[in-house]
Amino acid sequence: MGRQPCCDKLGVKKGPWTADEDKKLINFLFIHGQCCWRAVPKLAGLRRCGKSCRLRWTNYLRPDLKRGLLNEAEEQLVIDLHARLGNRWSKIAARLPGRTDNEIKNHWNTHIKKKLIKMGIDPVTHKPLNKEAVTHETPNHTNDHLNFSIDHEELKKDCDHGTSNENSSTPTENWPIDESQSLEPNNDDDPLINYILSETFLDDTSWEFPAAREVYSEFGLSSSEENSSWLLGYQDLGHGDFGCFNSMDMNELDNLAGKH
DNA sequence: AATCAGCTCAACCGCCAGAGC
DNA sequence: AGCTCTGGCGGTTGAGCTGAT
Repeated sequence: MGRQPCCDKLGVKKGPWTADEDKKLINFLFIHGQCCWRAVPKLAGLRRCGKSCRLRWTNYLRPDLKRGLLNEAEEQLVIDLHARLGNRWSKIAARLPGRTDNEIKNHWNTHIKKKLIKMGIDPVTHKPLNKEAVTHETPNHTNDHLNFSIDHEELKKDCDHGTSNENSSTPTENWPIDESQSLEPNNDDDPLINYILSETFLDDTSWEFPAAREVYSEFGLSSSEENSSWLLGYQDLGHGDFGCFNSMDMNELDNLAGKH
């Protein structure tokens, strides 16, 4: 017996989301919180696959999302994390508040990958592509704007500890696939990296905006929603004035949306 | 102004793991 | 134990945008 498709393919809309669809989804999630995604499109009156709704929410509509390009610090962190975790974008994204796995994946593929290659660094292994490329293109790593702070050989050693296999043909084979190991704070000199890589970072709510926790918990959402990016997200829909959300009922929300 | 090439990123697809029955 | 369902993940695609010619 074959597996059922995640949704009825007939009558399911694809492609870019409209402002109206976004509004419906937001309204629904505000009222009911995140529940069974499969049921969301039906209940919210959307002709979309539940999966598509989840994706739209997590990658675009979620209030705690940052917008815009990754800054240098974030970019550096992504590189460091990628060296440890490989293409596990969701794990990497978990360490960058307000960023999605999709966003990081895209940024990696469009920006970082090219930068690394240009620098003579293999974006997969994080090792020099070849000695000549490095010496010709990046005679001094510290000169490039990314300002690598991590010795990749050191990183590899960190990640290899306990599982070393010197006969491995490719560097990645031994690389940190056991994240419980690799993500624990280690002997890195950089305390910031250590902190961000630690589990406690994710539990630390100090970067959140506590003002609206009660409001959002009421809707079953995470407490980090009160963020200017949320307004940006709504500005995308034409809802620039969203600061009054605390006291706004859904009719008012509809009115605001109607201005779009 | 028109065309083309390259780039960006939202969205889709297929697969997998875990939970529940 | 085995099956189904659901959520989540990573890879890929393609429409739209931008800059170069």
